[in-house]
Amino acid sequence: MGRTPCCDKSGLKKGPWTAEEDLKLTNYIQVHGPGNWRTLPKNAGLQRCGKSCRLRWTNYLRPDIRRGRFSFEEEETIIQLHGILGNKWSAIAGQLPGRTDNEIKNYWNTHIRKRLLRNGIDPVTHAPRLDLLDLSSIISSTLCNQSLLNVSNLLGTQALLNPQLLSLANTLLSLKQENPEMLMQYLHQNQLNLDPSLQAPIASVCTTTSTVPCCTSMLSQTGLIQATGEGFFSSDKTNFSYPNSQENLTNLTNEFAAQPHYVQCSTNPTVPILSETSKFQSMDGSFDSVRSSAISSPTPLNSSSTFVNSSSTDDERESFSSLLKFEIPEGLDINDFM
DNA sequence: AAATTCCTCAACCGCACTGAC
DNA sequence: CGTCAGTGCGGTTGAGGAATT
Repeated sequence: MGRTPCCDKSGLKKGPWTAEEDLKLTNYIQVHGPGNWRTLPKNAGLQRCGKSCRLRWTNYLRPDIRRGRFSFEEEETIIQLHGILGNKWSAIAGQLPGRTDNEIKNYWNTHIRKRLLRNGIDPVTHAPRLDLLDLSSIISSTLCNQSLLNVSNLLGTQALLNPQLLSLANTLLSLKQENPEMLMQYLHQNQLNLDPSLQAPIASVCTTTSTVPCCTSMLSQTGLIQATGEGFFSSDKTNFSYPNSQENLTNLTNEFAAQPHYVQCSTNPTVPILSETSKFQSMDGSFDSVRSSAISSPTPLNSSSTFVNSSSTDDERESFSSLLKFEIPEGLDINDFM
C-alpha cells in the first residue's frame, strides 16, 4: 500500500496544544466520541490535522490517562515485557492501564534504558554487556562460586572485553574436562586462524590444572548461565503485582520459549537448563534468545521485597537493574570468533 | 547572575497495516 | 487485484525547564 498522504498541511497548526484547543477537542469527543479523525478537526473547529488530534487525545486528553510517576510495579512490568516484546510500546501499554505507548516509550528511553546501560545491561537484548563485565566473575558464578579458576589470568585482559571469548573459554574448559585430546586437536586445527594475541592465553587454559565442578559440565551441556552481577538469581518466581497483568503476561509467556528447568547447585545458585530449541542467534555479541526466557524464567525481577513503594528514587531502583542474565552458546566454531 | 549544557516529554514524521471500494 | 482512506505504530525532534559551570 502506498503511504497515506498526510492531511493537508496548508493552514494547519502545529506544535504545542493550547488549552482552548484541548477544550474544543475534549468537548467534541465527549459529544461525538472518538474516531473519524480525518474529519474531526474540521467538525470540532480545530486547525489541526486528524493525526495530531488523535495523538493529543490518546496521549494526553483521554480521561483514563494515568499521569504521574511510574510506580515500581509498572517499571518492573515494562522491563519484563520489553524483554519479551522489544519495542512494542503499544503492546506494553496494553498491560499498563492508563499508560500510553508514547509515555512508556519516553520513560524507557529517558530512565530505564539509561539505568540498564549504567548497570552494564544491554537495553535491547536485556543481556549483560559482556564487554563491560569481568569475565572471571562470570565464570566463577558458573562454577557455583567455586573460585577454582582465575579466568582473567588465563585469558588476559582481552577476555574481559569479548563475549565471544567467554564462549570460547567455556568450550575449551568443557573440552578439557571431557576429552583433553580433542581439545588439543581442536586448538591445533584452529590456532592458525587465531589472533596471535589470544593464542597464549587460550593455550594456558589447556595447561592450567583445575578441578572442574559439576556445574561446569552442566553449563557446557546446557549452554546457558543465568546469573546476577553478584551471583545467581534466586529461584523465586516472577510475580506481577499490577492488576490484571499476571494473567495477561502468562498468556504472553505461553507464546514464547519453553519453560526452562532448574537445577539446584550446591551453593544455591539456580541454573536453568535451556531447552534444546534455544539458539545463539548472533555472533556480534547480542543474545537474542535471552528474550525467550525473560518471563518464563525465575528472574529476580520481583524485587518487591527490596522496593516497597512507588516513590522510590531512580537510585533506589539501581540495584534492581544490576541483575544480569546471559547465555553462553556451546559448540561455537573458533573461526567465528575472530 | 548569566551562559551553557543536560534532560524530559509532547508532538511530529513517515512507514505499515487493514478494510472498503 | 489494485488503489486509496483511515488508522496504528515506532522512531525522532525540538521546545522548554532544570541543572551545572
